[in-house]
Amino acid sequence: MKEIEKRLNDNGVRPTAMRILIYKYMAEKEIAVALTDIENAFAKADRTTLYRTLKTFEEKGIVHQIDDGTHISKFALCEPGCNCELEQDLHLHFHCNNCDETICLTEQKIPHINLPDGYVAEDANLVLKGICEKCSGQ
Amino acid sequence: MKEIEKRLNDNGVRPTAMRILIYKYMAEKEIAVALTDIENAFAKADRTTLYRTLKTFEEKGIVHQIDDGTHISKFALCEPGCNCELEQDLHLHFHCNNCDETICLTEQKIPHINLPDGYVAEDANLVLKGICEKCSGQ
DNA sequence: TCAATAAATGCACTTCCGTTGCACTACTAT
DNA sequence: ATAGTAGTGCAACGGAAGTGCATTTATTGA
Ligand SMILES: [Mn+2]
Ligand SMILES: [Mn+2]
Ligand SMILES: [Zn+2]
Ligand SMILES: [Zn+2]
Repeated sequence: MKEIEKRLNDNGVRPTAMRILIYKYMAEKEIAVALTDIENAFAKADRTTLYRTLKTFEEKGIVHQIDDGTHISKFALCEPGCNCELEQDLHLHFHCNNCDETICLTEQKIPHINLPDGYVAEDANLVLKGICEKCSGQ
Repeated sequence: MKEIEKRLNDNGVRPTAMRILIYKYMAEKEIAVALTDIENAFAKADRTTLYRTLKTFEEKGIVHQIDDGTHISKFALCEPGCNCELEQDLHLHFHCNNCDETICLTEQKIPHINLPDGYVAEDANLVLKGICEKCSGQ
């Protein structure tokens, strides 16, 4: 797991045991996770620590936060080298109405939108809702 | 205010005094409103009534709910004759990072997105964040 | 090495929003 | 007028986000 330590170090985050575990947990999941998910996975860790770990990860560009319309913040690891703030790296997210999972579609970029005069866009969030691959396949 | 009564009746909502007032309040505002906003505007009405009024309005196609990424549900009146569920009527929303207001850009439709195989889209939510017309102008 | 310092973690508590159950009131229809 | 239905008010609950402070762990440098 030296890779994880390196990734954290490279982003200016000290690789504590807890942080490595959380990173590993998120890397193994292919879907976006909520704080509660992590809480359930690490029952003996305190919620505040997990909460602040996610905050730190987000500030340092290790994860990005996702608003999937459930009013529960989800988080997912950033692609290595991605700049989530830049328009070019803004990808869309898909929320399944059946299994309630949210997934990054990193290949699908958010198209550029022309706004009326006076509006200045700094960020964008595009979420499609429907039936995911897994649920439609069965 | 016979127009409001008619609009409510046409959508199968009985036009009570409270409902007419809420509709009027939302019509006068050009921005999306949260339940708390309405609560503050009608101090003597109960929160539950306002909550259920919004629910009813939403079910009957009078308002649509907006997830602007603040984790607070916003609501705005639907255009007369609009079908918010249909892809063609899905418009984008703009959230101002400065004044914290959210506005419907009903002219700006959400572009069609091609999804990977297996994904079936039923709904979409596109929110742009930045500086609104009002805030960039001054 | 050891003390001083800084960073990370844990615990307790708060606030805010959304939601529900139940009782009461106002309206509608027979 | 009466019964039935729809609307409203009151109280309480639960989940999630966030904060202050004490404690533990890691880092630094004398
Ligand atoms: Mn993503
Ligand atoms: Mn709208
Ligand atoms: Zn699914
Ligand atoms: Zn603004």
